[in-house]
Amino acid sequence: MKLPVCGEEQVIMEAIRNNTVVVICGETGSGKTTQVPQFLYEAGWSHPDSDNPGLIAITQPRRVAAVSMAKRVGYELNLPESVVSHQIRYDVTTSEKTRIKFMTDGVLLRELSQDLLLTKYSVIIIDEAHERNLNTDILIGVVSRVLKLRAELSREDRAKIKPLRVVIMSATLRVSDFTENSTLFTKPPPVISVNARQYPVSIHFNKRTPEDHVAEAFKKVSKIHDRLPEGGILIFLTGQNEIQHLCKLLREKYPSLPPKAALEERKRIRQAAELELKRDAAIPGEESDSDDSDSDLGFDEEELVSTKDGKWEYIYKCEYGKFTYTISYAAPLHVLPLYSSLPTEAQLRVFQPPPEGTRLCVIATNVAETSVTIPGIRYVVDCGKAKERRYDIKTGVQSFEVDWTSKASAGQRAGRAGRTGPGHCYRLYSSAVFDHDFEQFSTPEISRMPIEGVVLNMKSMGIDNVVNFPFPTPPERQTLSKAEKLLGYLGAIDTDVKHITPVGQAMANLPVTPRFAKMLVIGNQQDCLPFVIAIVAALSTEIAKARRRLMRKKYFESQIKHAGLDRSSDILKLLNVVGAYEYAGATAEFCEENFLRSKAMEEIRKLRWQLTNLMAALFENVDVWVDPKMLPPTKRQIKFLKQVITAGFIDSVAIRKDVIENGGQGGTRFKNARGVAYKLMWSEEEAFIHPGSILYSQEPPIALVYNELFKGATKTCFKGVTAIDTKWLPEIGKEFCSFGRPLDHPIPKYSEQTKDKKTVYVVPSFGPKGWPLPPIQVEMHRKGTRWVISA
DNA sequence: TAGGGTTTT
Repeated sequence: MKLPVCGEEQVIMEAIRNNTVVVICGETGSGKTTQVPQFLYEAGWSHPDSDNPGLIAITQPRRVAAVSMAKRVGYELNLPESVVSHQIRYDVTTSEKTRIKFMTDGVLLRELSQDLLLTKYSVIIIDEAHERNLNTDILIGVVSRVLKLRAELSREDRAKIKPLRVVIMSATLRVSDFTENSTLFTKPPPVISVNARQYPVSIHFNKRTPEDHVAEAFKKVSKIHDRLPEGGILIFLTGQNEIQHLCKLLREKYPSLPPKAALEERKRIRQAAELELKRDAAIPGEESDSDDSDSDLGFDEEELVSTKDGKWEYIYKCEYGKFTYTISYAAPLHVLPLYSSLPTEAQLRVFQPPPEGTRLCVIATNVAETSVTIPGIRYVVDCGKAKERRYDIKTGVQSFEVDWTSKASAGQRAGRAGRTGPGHCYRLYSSAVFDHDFEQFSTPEISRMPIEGVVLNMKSMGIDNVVNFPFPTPPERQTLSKAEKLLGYLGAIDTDVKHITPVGQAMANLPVTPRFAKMLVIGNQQDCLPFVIAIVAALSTEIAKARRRLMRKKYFESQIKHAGLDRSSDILKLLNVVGAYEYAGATAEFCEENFLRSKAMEEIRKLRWQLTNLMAALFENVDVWVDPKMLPPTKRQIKFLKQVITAGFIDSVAIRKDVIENGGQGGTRFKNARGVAYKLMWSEEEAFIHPGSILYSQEPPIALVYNELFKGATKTCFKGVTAIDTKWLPEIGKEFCSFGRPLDHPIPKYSEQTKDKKTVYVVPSFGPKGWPLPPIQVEMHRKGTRWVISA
């Protein structure tokens, strides 16, 4: 079957020739991702002798897609991967011969900071723009500017610089944010719609919206399985727990394998029927072309027509004809969970055909909506909800909340039933809920997430006035100013003119969030950089594994083991985990025993290499290498590491409530952190050390920094806690500190020779709430008629 | 002793 997009080749190519920007809309299955690059290639784009000799770039939001699409296109064009290449964070196949390059959008963004004109490329195709990921959005904004620049330069000297073309591809028609945004594209680009190779999917709404969508899904799946013909079932739920629960229910009701006796009976029935048909077919006396293989006998096609009361009716076609038979057994269901934190092997099982005589039933989160396409799905059961990470910009408090998805999302989910044939989608909510409570589209990522990384990146590209940047959807002003403030605290930008500093420029070269980049930049002291790199690599990766209830005790033991030398930081615990993993030979067994995701540990490993090489390349005085047998840090190094961590999280300090209420000194004695409240810098709420923290079972520290702040069902908890010494704050967190008048006691000391210097004690106060800290000693000097604290 | 969707440089 010809791909729908092929019918539009002329229209598409003409549009690209005549416009600098073209938008192509086509749902999954239209073939746009694989075909449009080929159209361009075959029309001579990227050919060294053509007028557009630059590479054809196609960006993808996900690594797997970049790799697999490159393979696919290479295969279709019959070209090696040195010509149709891919580049993702840790894997490049480009060469001098490369003509088509698939890459993640993050890679292209990185390249932009090296070469703002993208001189290597003649066309940039941005795929999956409808997902509205942060990187994709930024890329569209930057590229719209590059277009103008390239056009201007090319007008000056066409021989030297060719104009750039941009193709934005979207699976939905929500493109007005791109097309009707005059700051983005002055002239609205043409939109070409391509039909999808999609079979019809009938949508069935529930009459009523149930309270418990898992129970409802169980009922619906049972009905489908008991009564409807063959075809895989895909169920969308919101999270791991729900998925595991429904898996259990369904596996209990429909054991995974058909009884052996039933399988044998089916075989017997089919063989007997085939023999009979063969005999009938042979009667006319025609030479039956006696083909050599008996294996061709039947197994041609079999369709499950209906199942009722445990009786399965099949239509079976073989080369001699077709016949119908029924057989009765408890219908088996091949139930598989699917979510991203599942190990790769478990994820791959959904691509295997289910065991003979069973029906595939995949219970999935949102991964199955975009990242993973499961073959053979005919029925979709959609609970209509999704778990979403929320982020409170003002307070920095994160939470996970289950809410209705969008209409666009529900459409994507339904579409999963129509990939191999006509399908059905059962929505476990009423059409009234769909009409009234569902947003048209999901919120773009840029409106939901902190953007300090994006802002720093822009500043490093020379885009100083971020407010004027042509975002497809601009971030909230507050989000932007929060990002700029944080960059200021980290010393990455000048706090007055908001211009990038040399430190900021160095940070922008590091592919981690600005906090972590700051830690790397200041971490090159006392031979600590390898530790800081390992810490940053671990913090950048989701490391822990979901654990079952039964395993709690063992999990806790493994945590304590990993705390190693120092029990006052969850982050130093991570360092120990990384060290122990490498020491044990980086094996999957080690991960299994220690409740770690081996995928994540491998990622950390690669990231350590990348960061180590980058640090060595970026800084002249840095001499680091990856040492698998990294020795544990010394006591002095541990103290330094904690100070580095403090610097990275300087806006995330919390101090015990009882200590603040007691004027910064003393406070109550506690056995452990249970119920011990902390005050936060940016919120009136109180927060607590999470029971999963290594610090929970100890006397809670007076002050701490945290990696994340999470709002749970009952309390707001810190995640990734490091106990700190309040004495460090005036030094590391200067911008948050102010000092009171010098104390009379202890008595100030004046310098001997000149009387314009003195050493005094002052009470520092920290943060936006002016928390009192214990007195510290500072040096003051005379400036005119006033005494000021020396830097 | 609370609990966690999905990406990426």
